[in-house]
Amino acid sequence: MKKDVTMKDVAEHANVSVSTVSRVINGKISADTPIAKAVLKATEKLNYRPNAAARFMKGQRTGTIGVILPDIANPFFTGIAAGAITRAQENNNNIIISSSNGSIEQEKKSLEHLSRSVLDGLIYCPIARNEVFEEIEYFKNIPVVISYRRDIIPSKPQVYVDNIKGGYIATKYMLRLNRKRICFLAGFWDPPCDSIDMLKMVSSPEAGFYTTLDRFRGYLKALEEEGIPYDPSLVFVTRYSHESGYDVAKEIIATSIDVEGILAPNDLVASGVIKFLMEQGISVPHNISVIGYDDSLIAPISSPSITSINQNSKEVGTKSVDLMLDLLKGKKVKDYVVDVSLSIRKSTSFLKSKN
Amino acid sequence: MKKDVTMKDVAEHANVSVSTVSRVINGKISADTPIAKAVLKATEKLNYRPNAAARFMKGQRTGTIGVILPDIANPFFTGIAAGAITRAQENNNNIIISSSNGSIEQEKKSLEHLSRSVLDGLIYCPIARNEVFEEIEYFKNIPVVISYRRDIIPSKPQVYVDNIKGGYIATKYMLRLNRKRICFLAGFWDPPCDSIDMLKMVSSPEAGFYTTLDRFRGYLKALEEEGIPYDPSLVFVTRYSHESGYDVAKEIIATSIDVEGILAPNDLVASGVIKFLMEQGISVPHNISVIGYDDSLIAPISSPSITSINQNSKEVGTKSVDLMLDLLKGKKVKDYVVDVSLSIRKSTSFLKSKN
DNA sequence: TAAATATCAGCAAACGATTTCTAAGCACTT
DNA sequence: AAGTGCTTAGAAATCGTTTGCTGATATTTA
Repeated sequence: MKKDVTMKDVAEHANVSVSTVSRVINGKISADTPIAKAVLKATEKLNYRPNAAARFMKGQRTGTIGVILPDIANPFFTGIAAGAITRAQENNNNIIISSSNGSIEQEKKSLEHLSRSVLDGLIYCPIARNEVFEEIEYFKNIPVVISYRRDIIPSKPQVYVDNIKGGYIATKYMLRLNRKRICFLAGFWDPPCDSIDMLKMVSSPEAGFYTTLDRFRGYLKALEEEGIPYDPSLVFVTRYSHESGYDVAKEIIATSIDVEGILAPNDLVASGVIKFLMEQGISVPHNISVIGYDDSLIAPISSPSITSINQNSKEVGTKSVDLMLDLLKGKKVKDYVVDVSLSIRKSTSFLKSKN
Repeated sequence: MKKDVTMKDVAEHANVSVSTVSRVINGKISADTPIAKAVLKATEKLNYRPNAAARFMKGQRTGTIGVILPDIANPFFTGIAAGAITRAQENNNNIIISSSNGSIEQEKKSLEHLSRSVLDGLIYCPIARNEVFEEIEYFKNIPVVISYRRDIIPSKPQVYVDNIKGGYIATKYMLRLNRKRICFLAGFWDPPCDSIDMLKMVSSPEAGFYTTLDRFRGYLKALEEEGIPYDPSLVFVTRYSHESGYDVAKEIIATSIDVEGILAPNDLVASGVIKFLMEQGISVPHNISVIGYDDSLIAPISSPSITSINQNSKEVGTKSVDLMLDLLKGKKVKDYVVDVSLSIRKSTSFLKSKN
């Protein structure tokens, strides 16, 4: 097995010492001196690439930023990843991604692994609060940006989506369409139980970080502004899948409560809801309007196409890298809140007063 | 800034030498001896984590496998990634992912970057043949598995999808539905031109690696078996997006040739095709049947739901890691071909003989 | 009991880079 | 012409880990 070419090889080839080679490579000798030219020619010829591990050991930057995601199969998170990669590459940095495939145990393994790695900084999208993260010394020595969740790890800069506004503008839009009986589907990765007292969860500070709760806060705010009392029987718990949406729609119809609109926690759930309603001959948008979340690929493709909250997941990624690059330069940074918007399509329509 | 805790710290704390600590950690001293117990207790107490960079410098394994993907926003590739992560974690290895966001330039940068990193091995899903890869010494010193493409880098083990069979079974199924006039939509990341002489491309050996060409080979084989002559006017070039599908359907209808079935290069294109046809009042599946590719999330969600070729992208990922782990153990490995299957849904139906 | 062998922990040399230190070389001043 | 200051490049130390070597101790054998 042929060895990698090292600085020593370059030095011998250029008839200088290794220290000189190092200095040329790091730009401490201006490139137009004859000695630098000779060295650069040798690196070129031998196809020399510096060894990142050795550099890292001397406390140098490696140009590598780690990203930990909860689930690489989820388009929201791959959006973050794509944004991060784009921005990092624009700045000649590289991203390495570790995914925990939805499990907190795997997330801890990812943390353990990256803590032995050669990172300049870490962009961390945590599934949940996590003692492993807090006790790893390595992560106290490199800059960390928390993405996607807010207020989950204290004292770290964070980039998150304005989910309160998301819930708010979706609800507001429903109300503008004259739809007052609005189901709120509370999305959970792992539902704690079948029915939940959302009001209680919202007021308990410990639970402050669930994105679902933020959306619910927005929902409450919009109702309040219009003077509509909150009706707990309009809240249903769901997971984030198409099937889950189908099932919860069945459940809603089975209760035979009056429903004019449904807010889904993502587009997959929305499409499952729509599928069940259509099968039952309930027209979407005319009888019941549906709003999704994520504004993903499937929103424009479904029929009817789905009105959805756009979360700008790519922007979460790019902004996280921006913050990271600033931190690496030693600058102070501020939290960044990514704005949301409503993409209006065919799954929502004005409700004429019922006969 | 507090320093990371090193072996030296552990050694001092346990009153032994660093070499002893190293041996305990690497299991060269059995864990039940008193000295080992003392060392382990110290590592525990001090929260010691070995430094991967230092280990790597001594030629040790780091437990890290790199994966280079063309596009992290594409569900097919994130399927590969998810499979790879799952299998790697089962074996206490970790995956780091680098995505080139579809550009060959970025792919080269990813290669450059990972070639300075601390990998035990590389799983490489190349966009195209690539001189950078071949000239990096580092990749000659570590095991490499080529995924998703076949025969693009000689002499490396590979894991790829049986696209010939994919094209074949899709076409066969169309024929069984009595549909003989089958459009083949040739998917390209970056279409070389508007219309293409597929027969010429297939016979030119240089082009052997395009997945689209393999699917076309399967298409030809199925036609031939049924004695149906190949009609080049049934081939259309397309990209991989929903819009591209919509546009190509428009183009097909504009030519007013007789079409009974359409084979799309992925589900997005299929859904775009269906959208246009439905808008024109052309019934899918009755007038024209459509088969997609990928069997992705959107296939069951679309209406009508899309009959699609399932590529098992997760299996590409898991098998790639299996091969890699064998290579790391020094075993010989064989190429692995991932099987495909047809998921039948509502976008295809039997064609009654036309009046 | 003494000699031969096995076991084991510590010393020190790597691994490939960066960086401090050092000494040589040079131009200038007086 | 000797002393001063400055630049420059090489020698050597260093980062945290692994490992061959060594000498000391423990165990076995005659």
